[in-house]
Amino acid sequence: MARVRKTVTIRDVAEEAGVSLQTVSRVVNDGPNVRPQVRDKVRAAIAKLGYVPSLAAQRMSGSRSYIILAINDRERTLADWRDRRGTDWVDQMLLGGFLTCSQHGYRMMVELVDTHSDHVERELGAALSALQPDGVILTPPHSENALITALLAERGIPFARIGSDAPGPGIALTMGDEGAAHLATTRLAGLGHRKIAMIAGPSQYSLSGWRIAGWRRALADAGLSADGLLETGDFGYDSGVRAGHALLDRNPDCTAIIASSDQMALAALEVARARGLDVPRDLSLISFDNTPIVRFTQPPLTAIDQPIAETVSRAVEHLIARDENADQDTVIEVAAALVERASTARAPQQTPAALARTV
Amino acid sequence: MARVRKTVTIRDVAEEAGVSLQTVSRVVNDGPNVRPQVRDKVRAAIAKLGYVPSLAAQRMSGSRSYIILAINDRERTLADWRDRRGTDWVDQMLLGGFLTCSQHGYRMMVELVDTHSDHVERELGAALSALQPDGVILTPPHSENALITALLAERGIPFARIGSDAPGPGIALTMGDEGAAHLATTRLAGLGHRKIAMIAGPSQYSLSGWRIAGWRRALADAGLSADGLLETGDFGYDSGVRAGHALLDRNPDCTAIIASSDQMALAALEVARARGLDVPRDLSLISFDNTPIVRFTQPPLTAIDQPIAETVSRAVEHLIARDENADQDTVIEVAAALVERASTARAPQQTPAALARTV
DNA sequence: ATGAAAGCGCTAACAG
DNA sequence: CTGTTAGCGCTTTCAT
Repeated sequence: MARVRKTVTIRDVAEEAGVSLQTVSRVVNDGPNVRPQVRDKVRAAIAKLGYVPSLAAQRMSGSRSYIILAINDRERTLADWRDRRGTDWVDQMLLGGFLTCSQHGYRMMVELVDTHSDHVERELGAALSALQPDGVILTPPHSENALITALLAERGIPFARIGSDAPGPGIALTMGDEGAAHLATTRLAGLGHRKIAMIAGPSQYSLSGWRIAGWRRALADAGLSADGLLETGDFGYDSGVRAGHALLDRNPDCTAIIASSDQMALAALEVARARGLDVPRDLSLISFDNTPIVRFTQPPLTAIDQPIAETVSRAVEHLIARDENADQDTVIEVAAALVERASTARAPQQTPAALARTV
Repeated sequence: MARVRKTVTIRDVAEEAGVSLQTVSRVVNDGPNVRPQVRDKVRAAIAKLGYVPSLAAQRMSGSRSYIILAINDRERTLADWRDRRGTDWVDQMLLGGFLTCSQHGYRMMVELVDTHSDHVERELGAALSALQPDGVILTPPHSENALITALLAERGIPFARIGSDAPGPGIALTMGDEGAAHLATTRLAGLGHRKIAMIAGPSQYSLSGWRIAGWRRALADAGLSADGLLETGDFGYDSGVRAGHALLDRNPDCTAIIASSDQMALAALEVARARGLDVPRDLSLISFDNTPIVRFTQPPLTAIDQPIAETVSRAVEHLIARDENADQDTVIEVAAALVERASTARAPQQTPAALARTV
């Protein structure tokens, strides 16, 4: 009875509308030189038959692939997923990416690529050859990996670098890390804190440096010292524990800590607890990321919210528009915001000794 | 100087190896009828040139597309992402899907499809036409949407139904919801609880019913009554608040609640707090999902962990193996586990009156 | 403004 | 065992 459902091709539409293949193609791609009357007829045929162009065929004929490829760090992403750390970077990326892509008839695909591996080029090259994306989105720490950016540039594939402000090929986007750190630090200074420490991320990430810079600038603005108040972690929990202890060992009078990731902030919270310090009474805490879990910690964490979805969305838009013409050295900045919760409070009353010291 | 980098095609490899296109194709696809000697020569050429087949071209020539498409509920997924509820279903799906796909040279793509929309068929049909996936993974509540399963069956696309045990086309997989609910309930009964309530999910989801069934069976096993102890929510927080209050209003002596989602469990926790009930001293709580946030609530929640990654992985494997031959009525079950945390404890001492009642 | 022809990179179906 | 011949569905030329 029911015949085998054959795929509806452009040929079927052409036949139905009584025009040539080419005309249908023109209509589908909003091409010029089609009389409105013919256009409508073709549109009707498309609707009637439920025709949708095959991505593969479109790609084959040398046109666009309608695919944007987002590259993430394989090791870190898999670890986050397996340990169920609650990191929702990928989710936010998909939120921004999917929606914006679909608005333009594009699809987003995700690829996990090793950072440390010496065969990054092979891995990425294979993905590029197989998928032939129209654009690539690089996330830290890949954004400034010279092997990767060179490969992309060489192949002539437009790409966006999230978390990079370096000049060179590709669209650079940041989430205003320097400003965000400055904002957080200034807020703490405004609460009367004088010893504001920072647990920074690894230097491999440019944004780690920007955050340190913002912190230093805010400290300087407030006439405060940064001496001995900087520790570096790797964004992970364990490194946060180490950094937290080191910081508090060295600065018993430290009353505020900014951590460059939620995991390190969680660690700092635990360190404080272990040392009998109450957050926020004795110690204020601000984290970066604002992943879902920080709303549930005790106390809920004040955090810098990274506008990941919005940033990825912007990246996609530029990629699709093929903004190669855009200034090579322009950096797009989508500013982060501070979300105040219960981990920050006025600095504790200073002891007379401490007061004397600050004079 | 540097010529424009042309894509390496099968033709280049054939030339390099001094064989025909078809032979290269055979080698690439592990086809038969190739002398080891020739095979090695071709392999060498492939390695030398860094050849990777174009997905689009492979698809075009009528063979496989090497794409598995995972379909998720659009509205719910976007809301989860936007509100940053910490739901990591998609992440777990990607974890299982990406890894298993890549082991077989496949890619996983994700598509968000509306449930309520009357144009589900158009939406999904468009995705299928554009992508022409070799297999589709349906997640609840799409898994038992007749419009969707019929469309897939009609187009002859292999698909997996996660969270469905109905017979019919497509591979059915469940995460042992009945057993999981039974396990949770039995555990609570073992802790001395006599009034164990359940906040179920919406009936639109088969798994909601399974969980109720498991709860009922365990109650019966323990000689307990289910009367007035069942409320239904929609998996969301607000519905959990309503259900929690209704439950406790009606059953002041209720000492344990099983919630069919983390969000509803969170709500129940808040309801308990609002009523001056201590968890777990006065009320024990077990949730379904075990998303990252439940480790950070006060107290951390005992939860049923859904093996999403593993289930998706299994689905992918069957899809790729084209297990159409597999028993149409076989249901693959990947059992969930109970993760004990601090929201469960022995039932509170019963009052003499209560004791008398149970006699 | 429209149509015809050529070909994208690959594999299925045949030949040898 | 290996090579040749057709296309897959679409978009480019290039004609008309």
